[in-house]
Amino acid sequence: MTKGINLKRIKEVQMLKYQDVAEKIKQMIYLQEMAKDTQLPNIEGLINQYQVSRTTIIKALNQLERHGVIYQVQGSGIFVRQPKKKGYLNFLESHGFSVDLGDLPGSSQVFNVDVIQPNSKIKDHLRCEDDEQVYYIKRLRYVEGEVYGFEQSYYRKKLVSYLNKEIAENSIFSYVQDVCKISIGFSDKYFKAIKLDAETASYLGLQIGDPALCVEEIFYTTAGEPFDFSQIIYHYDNAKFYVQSHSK
Amino acid sequence: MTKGINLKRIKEVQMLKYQDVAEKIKQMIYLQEMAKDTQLPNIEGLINQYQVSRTTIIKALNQLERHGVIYQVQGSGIFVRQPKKKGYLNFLESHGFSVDLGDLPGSSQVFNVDVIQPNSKIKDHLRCEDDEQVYYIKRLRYVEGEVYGFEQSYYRKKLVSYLNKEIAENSIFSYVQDVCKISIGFSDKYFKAIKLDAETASYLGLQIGDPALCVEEIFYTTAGEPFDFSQIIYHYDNAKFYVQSHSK
DNA sequence: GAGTGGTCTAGACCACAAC
DNA sequence: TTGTGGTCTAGACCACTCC
Repeated sequence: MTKGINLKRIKEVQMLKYQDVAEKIKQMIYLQEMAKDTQLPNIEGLINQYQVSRTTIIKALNQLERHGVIYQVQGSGIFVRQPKKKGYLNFLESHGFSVDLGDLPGSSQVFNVDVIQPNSKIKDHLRCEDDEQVYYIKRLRYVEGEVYGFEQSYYRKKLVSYLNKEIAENSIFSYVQDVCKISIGFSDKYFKAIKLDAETASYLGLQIGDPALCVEEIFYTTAGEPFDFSQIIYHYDNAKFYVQSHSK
Repeated sequence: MTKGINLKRIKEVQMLKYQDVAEKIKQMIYLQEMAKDTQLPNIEGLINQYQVSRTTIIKALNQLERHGVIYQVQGSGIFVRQPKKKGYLNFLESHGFSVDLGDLPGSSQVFNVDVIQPNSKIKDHLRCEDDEQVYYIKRLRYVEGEVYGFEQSYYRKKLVSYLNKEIAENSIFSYVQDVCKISIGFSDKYFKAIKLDAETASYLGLQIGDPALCVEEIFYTTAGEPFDFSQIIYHYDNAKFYVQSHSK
């Protein structure tokens, strides 16, 4: 739903050729259900097909390569990389940046949406002014009906001036982009395995001392201002992630 | 040591302008210890400074942006992103792809280097032929003297024809690149939190049931052939990671 | 409006792979 | 040798920010 709005917005505002071409090539791969290692038309062919310059095609291909959709072999050709691994979440796109998480149905149980004075850790991460306030949201997140994480997030009121339970039950990020007109630039994520404490264990339906993946993330606007700090404790049995990287 | 050889090799074989420029800009930032959000010269300035075309500068800047070194704000300028977070390992560069992990001293205790017939899981991940053999390496990895992970890796003998304990005590990846002339293209990583079993717990000096981060990774050559499958169980207290991503 | 980053183009030339 | 991806250039024009 929110995704539909978002795509539309992008198309109306701007339609960069290389993004357009990248999207079309991706669709070609997925709609035709091409097997991995299937060879795509060569660059010359793609130039004719999409009527853009060589450079634009290459830019689109490089983006697809970085996103794990294809791989290019100099002197040889362009190939399909692999089908999406089921049951695993794309770690890099697990909050913002999503082109299409799409397939998995997610939901949230919201416990509170409060305006508070941040403690020093949060203040530091969000680079808050001394008297600045932040929204504090606590929620349980589900994927396909299974609990997969307990999240505590902080949004700078200065940048996200309003939030409520309903918004938090859906996608805060879509709201932040579409309504607050904040454009998301980049993020830092820190993570490690931990032992669950009593409170979090009860939220996740697990035992004290059970393992969990703890992820702290800071999201920045395109202008380089931090606007969101979140800590998510993931259920060790339900939450699995993947990352695809590329040397280029 | 191995890093020195590697850099030299790159310089002798090829010296792409945009990589060169990216490296120089990075050096400028680190050597001058620029604080985060410090503004860099504008593109026109960089063009004059490095005497390359606008496109080449932009390509270098985009690479640095993707690697988390800088961020660019349209209409405003180019800024330093952040100092490296100490004590955390770059998750994406934690095996191959490293430009400079550099600072932290690591070592390995090797238990065995054997040639074996892979089981079906390994065979599948590495896309082995029916009768193909693989090297099986089991080692404990240390960072700054602390145990940080227990690793079991499998290399296709077809691609990595020889391995021994000495190589495994240093960097297998440097050896694979420099001696076997395999160029690393991309990788898939899958990870989640787990409970330690008895064997792994004893290797890591922990208790059964303690938490751990379990990462499985497959590395591919630039030609798209898988050559290494590894499973690493990380010590939950010693191993911490970070990932920087970018929406572009 | 001036300054700054971002896209797009056409085309020359290079590097690698497969035959 | 031929085909294929990759780099690099000069320059036009667009989009955004800040004064």
